[in-house]
Amino acid sequence: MTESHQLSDLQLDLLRILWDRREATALEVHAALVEQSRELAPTTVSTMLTRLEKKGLITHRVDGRQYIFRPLVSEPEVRRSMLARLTDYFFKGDVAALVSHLVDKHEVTHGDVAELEQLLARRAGPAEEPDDD
Amino acid sequence: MTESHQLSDLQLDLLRILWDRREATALEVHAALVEQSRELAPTTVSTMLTRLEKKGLITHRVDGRQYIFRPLVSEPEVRRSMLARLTDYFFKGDVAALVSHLVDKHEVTHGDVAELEQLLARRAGPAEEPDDD
DNA sequence: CGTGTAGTATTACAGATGTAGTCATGACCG
DNA sequence: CGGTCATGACTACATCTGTAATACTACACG
Repeated sequence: MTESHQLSDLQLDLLRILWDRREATALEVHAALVEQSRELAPTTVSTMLTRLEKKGLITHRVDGRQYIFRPLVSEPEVRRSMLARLTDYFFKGDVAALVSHLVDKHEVTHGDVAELEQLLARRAGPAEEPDDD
Repeated sequence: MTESHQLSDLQLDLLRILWDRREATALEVHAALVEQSRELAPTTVSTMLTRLEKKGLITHRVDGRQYIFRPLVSEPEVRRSMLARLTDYFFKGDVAALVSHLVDKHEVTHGDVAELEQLLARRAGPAEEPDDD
């Protein structure tokens, strides 16, 4: 596994909706998009869902007239592989460098820093054994 | 600024080569790609460079017969915007959550953790003021 | 001065993506 | 029982990407 998962924004939006509700019909997905002020024709959503399915990222079951779509990839899985791409690419897999970048360049608040310190403290000893999602 | 910068692998590869050497001819870029065992026809590289230029990511000056390409975007800039996309997307901008994810799920070594702690210690006080690249 | 060659520009094409209209079909209402 | 509506399937089309062949142009050398 751990495929490449190079996904576009729209594809991620669709997936996210499915992740949020675990499953949904095309129309429900469309409605959710509209709520996010992402105005698309319902048919467009159907098309995208079909394509996502062809790519093996989601699947569906039939319920009467409707197709109920369900993700086949988990959010952590996608998140991870997308992040891995970037870390590999920009930081040669060096997570510390990545975080360093974030801390230096992004809006890392005091709260973030505190949180991170706690996090690291908890994690100080172990690590090394990446337990897969 | 801070455009979207949703770049493909090949595009990033090309950019990286230009970042590394600050400027290069199409053939030099091609040679560099070949070294990375990324076998592409020289014309393909030219095409991609032209397209990158059309998108405003690089430019070129003429030197005799040759075009010498030069990036118009910096690596940190691209890195940042690509990372921002992911953090926004998967962590709603919550950097701590991102790092948490990394620590939990990736191969974060003891060395990394130590490094991060130092980093955070140095950064403990200030932050809040993201100094742009 | 003409021609070969180097190197860029143009053109091509398949696949993915974003977008959406139209078609087909089954369901439900009257 | 027939028509309208809901819903997915099919088709369409522009743009981008990856890939590359071919065309064009201009300098260099003979």
